[in-house]
Amino acid sequence: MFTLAEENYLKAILSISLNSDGKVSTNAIAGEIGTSAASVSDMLKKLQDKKLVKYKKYKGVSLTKQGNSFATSVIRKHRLWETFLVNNLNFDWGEVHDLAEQLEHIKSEELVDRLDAFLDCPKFDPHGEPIPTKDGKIPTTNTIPLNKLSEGTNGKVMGVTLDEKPFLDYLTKLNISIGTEIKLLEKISFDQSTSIKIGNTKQHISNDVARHLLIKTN
Amino acid sequence: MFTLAEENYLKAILSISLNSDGKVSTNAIAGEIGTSAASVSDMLKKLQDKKLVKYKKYKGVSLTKQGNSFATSVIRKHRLWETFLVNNLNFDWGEVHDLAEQLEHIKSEELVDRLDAFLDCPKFDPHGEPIPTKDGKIPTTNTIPLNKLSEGTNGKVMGVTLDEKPFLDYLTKLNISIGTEIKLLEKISFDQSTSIKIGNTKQHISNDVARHLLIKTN
DNA sequence: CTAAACTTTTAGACATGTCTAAACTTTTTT
DNA sequence: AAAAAAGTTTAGACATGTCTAAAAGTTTAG
Repeated sequence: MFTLAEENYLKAILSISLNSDGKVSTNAIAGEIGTSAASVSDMLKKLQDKKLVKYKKYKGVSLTKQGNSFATSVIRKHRLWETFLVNNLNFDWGEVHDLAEQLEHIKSEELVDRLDAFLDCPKFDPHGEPIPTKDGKIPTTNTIPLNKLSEGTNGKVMGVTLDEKPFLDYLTKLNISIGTEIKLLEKISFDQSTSIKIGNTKQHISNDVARHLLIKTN
Repeated sequence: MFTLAEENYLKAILSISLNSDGKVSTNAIAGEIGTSAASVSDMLKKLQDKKLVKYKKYKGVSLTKQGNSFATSVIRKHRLWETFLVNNLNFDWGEVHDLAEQLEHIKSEELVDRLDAFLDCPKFDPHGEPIPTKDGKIPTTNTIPLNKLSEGTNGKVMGVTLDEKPFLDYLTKLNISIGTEIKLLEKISFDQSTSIKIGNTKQHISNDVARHLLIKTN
């Protein structure tokens, strides 16, 4: 059984390695968790001793099979709880992250399985992010981040890849949610910002927003 | 905000003081929590500093208004989660205690309120124990422990006052659950055991079982 | 290819909550 | 009202996970 801190480290390492490749750096983990690089170094040694990560001093870290499997299960729990909070307790999609961060650490295989069944085995959470199955498989989608689309393309928002309230509130303000139809009108090369059409209104959004919107082209 | 350990101490002190009166002893708390008397002493000093308990060395402890209010809210959360687990996730009433012990520490007023609404503001949990309201009021019942009934009395099981799997499994084996009609046939003065009628079968149970069964007489 | 900049690790400290052993109070027994 | 037993507290230690400051390793720029 793992401590809360260990679970958070494993989850952070998995999150980072999904959005990059190769070894994960100490600093990246410190940034993700909001702690110092020194603390990360200490913890990596402990995780190494427990065979959860492969770690070479100064060379970064990667998850072992066991570490990956556990981290995936934490993400599964997180996304199932978010689904419950939005679908059943009527929370807004921007309000559930912090709660799910707590709930994901509840220790019980049985609970997760029953929650999954109660929710009808959802494949995606309220942010459109895939929910790993019990055996660790992650549903795939043929979606592309909005910033990689070419001008003139039409598509539908299938998910977001950032679960932070300010971002989600901003999307709500722009009238963007899962399922929204979008057309990419123009890309500005200077700052990679883009003009898009949502319904009948034109909006201009930064690259930071665009890259976190997953689009399925029509 | 309180730490997990503090929350458990406050809850333990409330539990003990509900089943006895006067000050709560260090040893009683140690027994309830499963720790040493020394650890309890240490913690009582900290809770005293935070104005959550009134504590005089060697003289036992009692909750302040603030401490009582918080401990009650933990019990509220515990019982609401047990209700959810049994009603919605189809857990058996003997399986939910340990899970609720974890879930009761999730920090969010909003979550509890929404869970309460989702469950239709239940007054009693799956064990028939009263669920404190948001403002700390505890629903009352006119029930009596089975061991206090006189011979020949008929009644209905309204609740149990012990939330432990072996006990609950035993009740299930005896065909006793919330709502079961019971008649007290005979009390043996030697060991305070009792003969009871459940449906058409006669059973003999110990005082330890009888005192944890709350009965509403017909 | 060396110096500066950046990243990472070590060293030493601290807070929390736990423990055991020993000392101290209180209660019970005789 | 001692003496014995029971209950409680203190002292000192330890594990976990965190921090800052300083040292050491790695990268990058000129």
